[in-house]
Amino acid sequence: MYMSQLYSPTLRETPADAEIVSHKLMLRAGLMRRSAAGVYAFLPLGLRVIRKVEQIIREEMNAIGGQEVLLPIVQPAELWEESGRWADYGDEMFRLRDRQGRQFCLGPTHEEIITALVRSEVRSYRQMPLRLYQIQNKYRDEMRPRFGLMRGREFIMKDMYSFDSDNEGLDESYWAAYKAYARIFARCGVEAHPVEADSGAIGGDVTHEFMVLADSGEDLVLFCPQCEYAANVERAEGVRIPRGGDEQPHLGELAKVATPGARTIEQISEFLNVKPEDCIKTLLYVADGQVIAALVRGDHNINEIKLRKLLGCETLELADDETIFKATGAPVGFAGPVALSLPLYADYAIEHMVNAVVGANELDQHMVNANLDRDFKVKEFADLREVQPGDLCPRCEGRLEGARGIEVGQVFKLGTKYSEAMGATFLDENGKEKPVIMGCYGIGVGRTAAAVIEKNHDEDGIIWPVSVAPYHVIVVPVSMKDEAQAKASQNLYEELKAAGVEVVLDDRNERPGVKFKDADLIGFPIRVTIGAKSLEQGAMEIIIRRTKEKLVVPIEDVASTVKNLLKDGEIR
RNA sequence: CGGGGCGUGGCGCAGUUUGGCUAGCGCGCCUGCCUUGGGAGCAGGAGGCCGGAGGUUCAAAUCCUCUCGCCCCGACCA
Repeated sequence: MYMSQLYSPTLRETPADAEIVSHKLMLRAGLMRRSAAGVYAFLPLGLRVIRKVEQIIREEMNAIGGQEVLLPIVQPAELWEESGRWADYGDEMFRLRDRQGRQFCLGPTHEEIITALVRSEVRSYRQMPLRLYQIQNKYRDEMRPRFGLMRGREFIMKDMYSFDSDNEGLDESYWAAYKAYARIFARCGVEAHPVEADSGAIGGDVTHEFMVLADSGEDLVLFCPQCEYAANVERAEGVRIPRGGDEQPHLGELAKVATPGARTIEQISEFLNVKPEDCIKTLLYVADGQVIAALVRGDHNINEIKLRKLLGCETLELADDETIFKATGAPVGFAGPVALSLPLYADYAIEHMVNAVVGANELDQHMVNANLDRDFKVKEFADLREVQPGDLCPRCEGRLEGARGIEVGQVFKLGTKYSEAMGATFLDENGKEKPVIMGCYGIGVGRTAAAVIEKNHDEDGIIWPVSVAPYHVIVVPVSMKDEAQAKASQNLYEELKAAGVEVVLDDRNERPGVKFKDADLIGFPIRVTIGAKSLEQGAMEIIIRRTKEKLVVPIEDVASTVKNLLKDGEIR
């Protein structure tokens, strides 16, 4: 490809609406352009990167017996009504009507479609395992699209769905996908760490997310430096510490104290000169219409996912001011468990608290020396808090550390949620009808490309790993007007192309600085510079983008040297 | 959806508080000369219904009302 013809409009300045480095660089390097909030057009270089990521995924999916299909983006509402998700998905689903008024959505994911596809054809255990995957655009009307490809409303995703006749089969499918994911991300040039995760709205029990650690990541990951444990904060387990032995703590006398205007734990602990961990946070929730109270230690945050699971409720939201006033007799900020006639659910950490500070259910009043059982009774203890860095590891003696992560993939064991709801059944060896056991395995293609940039760039631009680079090599003559240079670079270009190297010739009549800056910005792994000085000595310069290392190589050896550098899919 | 901010040539911005405009600046773009090892220089030039609609005024980028779009923070999620 000739640079003079390549449509890759680079920008000297960063567009003001880009925040994180991958987004900035994708715009500046001319890989893509914004079309609407969370919707992007890919330009030639960006598309080449996307295609390369897809191809790596494709190869690894095929290697574990995956068969590629292409599924509809426009999906009929009826299928979603069968699974119950037409109602559940809410505003996040792009919905539309055809001219007859029939309802459709733009597929945010494809469980319904694939289950419908399989249920009419798969009738026997003999037809399984079956692993189907697709790579295509999906749509979610995110409340807040951001960070370029990290969180778009239109995004490219690979999803594989597995169908098995028993749990052992599902297990095999799951771990096959898990291992394939490790290979995929490694080939793309990023380290992705599998962490235990919450399964969210998709359903299912066992699930791992693959996280690329980066400060720009939207997820918080907790991991143990001493063992293998790693989990998303949504999932990370709090440790229940057994209550101490015989030692009888001194229980102070329950007393009301005035705390004018102190509504937050911070204000209260400051006002009363106690530590936040000596306070109890009393949070009122409305769960399926029922008001309940959840107690966590003052320095802890509640994890609503855990609370929701404990209650087994459909809807869960923080109570509004009016509800709180009705239930406690006080405005927000003064709720406490003492004499509160609501079901109380408490985090394990509450079990250990002695002489705690709590709200008095009265304006500008708190209580000190509140004690479990004596002053209030808890309906149920559970792991309800959001785990924090520094907390104990649930698997060993270690202390957890925190890091931010970009979720590039997730694997789920779905079980029979969709097959039961939608009637995807088969006959087993004994002629007994059973629901198919499913798994699903997603990778965000654009997000992976963005993560690659987050982890592979410097102040000059992108540093593509060879495996996903839009082109491998750019040949840059210092001056196109110098005939010797023009000819030598054209020759090298032809030679590399004939050898199967993906190469661009920067034939523009630009000053060298401009060409070098563009080459660095776009991030070609290798640049060959052809200038008058080295040509006279019968040599060219090979520059490694990542290291800035410069090799001066005799002209006749340049092509073979480049090929050698590229051999292993990564430059060493 | 709550909070904050921004819409002025392709990109980055000034001008808005205190109406006076023939709307500026840098980069990019076009033509010519010159130059060619890290975003050169000189000369000339093109390009803007100041997001949109109403209103106030002799006069609106600037003031008022409504609206659309975009970004950031938060709740949600891949």
